[in-house]
Amino acid sequence: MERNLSLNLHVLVARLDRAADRILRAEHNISYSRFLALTLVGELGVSTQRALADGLGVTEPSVSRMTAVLASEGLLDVQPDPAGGNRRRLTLTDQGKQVVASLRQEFEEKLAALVAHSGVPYAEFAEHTATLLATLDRVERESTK
Amino acid sequence: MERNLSLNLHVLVARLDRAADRILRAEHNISYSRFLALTLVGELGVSTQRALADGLGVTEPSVSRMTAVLASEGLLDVQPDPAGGNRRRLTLTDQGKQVVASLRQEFEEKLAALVAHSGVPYAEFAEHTATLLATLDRVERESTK
DNA sequence: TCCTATAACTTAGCATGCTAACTTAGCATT
DNA sequence: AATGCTAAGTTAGCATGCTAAGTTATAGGA
Repeated sequence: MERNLSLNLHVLVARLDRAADRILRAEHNISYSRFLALTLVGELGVSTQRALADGLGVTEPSVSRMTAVLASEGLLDVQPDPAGGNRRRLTLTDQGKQVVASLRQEFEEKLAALVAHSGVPYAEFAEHTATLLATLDRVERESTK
Repeated sequence: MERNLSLNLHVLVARLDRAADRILRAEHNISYSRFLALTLVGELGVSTQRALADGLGVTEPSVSRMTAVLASEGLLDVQPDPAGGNRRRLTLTDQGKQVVASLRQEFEEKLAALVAHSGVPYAEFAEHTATLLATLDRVERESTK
């Protein structure tokens, strides 16, 4: 059997994540997971832990711990949602905003460079990836309801 | 900022991995990581821990622990390489072979069904993924040497 | 022959996934 | 107003990633 799509996708992302992690740890003293969480809150307007879990593709308990850590490091502000309900309202602190702003496009550009170097058409691959994610999302949502 | 390729790829794989893990745990009582390790040894002929780490996109310490666990569960045979050197020769036990054989194409087929359902052309996406992985591999190898 | 270099592997300890089970806050029905 | 439903969040404990540092086995040169 040859290496198949599921294995290749898994390994590609594992290696990209590790590369990103090393750069972030060395240059900015933050992990890639934490950086992604801050980016979703700061750039994509995610404002509850439940939404952050969905956006990151992880479970609520993972996010619960992550937000606690980010808050204790002074990067994220976690407050009861003033609109009520058992929710937290997530916002970046000034320090958190600085981190996100300084790294804003760094990884996307590095990845774009890799893609260009490989000869794979960026726009098409990005669209395929987004489509697959949306489809998976829909399928999972339908099977739960 | 919109969701970008690096985030979408990361999240797509996180969700695929979790889905795979749940199926395997429920139906076969094994984690996806362990299953991938067994598959590489059994189907792709990987025979040392170092090669397994490369094949999985993880580090040697991760594999060292994984092989110990798989050996203790009776799925993998880990022996000093008779050809010498500080190496282990990895082979599947009969039980390990059974696991791999029974699951051989299950995930690839489920993923193929998802891809078909999404309308993304499978062959092209698979080729792009393989190309990106090969390119990343080359780039990393060059920067180390 | 002995010394050193190198590659493979291991150990220790931390970070961050997960599941299962529990708690909390508001809402809706009566 | 009391009851119970639902969604969001938390806690406990385990699995598996990582880095840093140490160990082991062979090979190659002095």
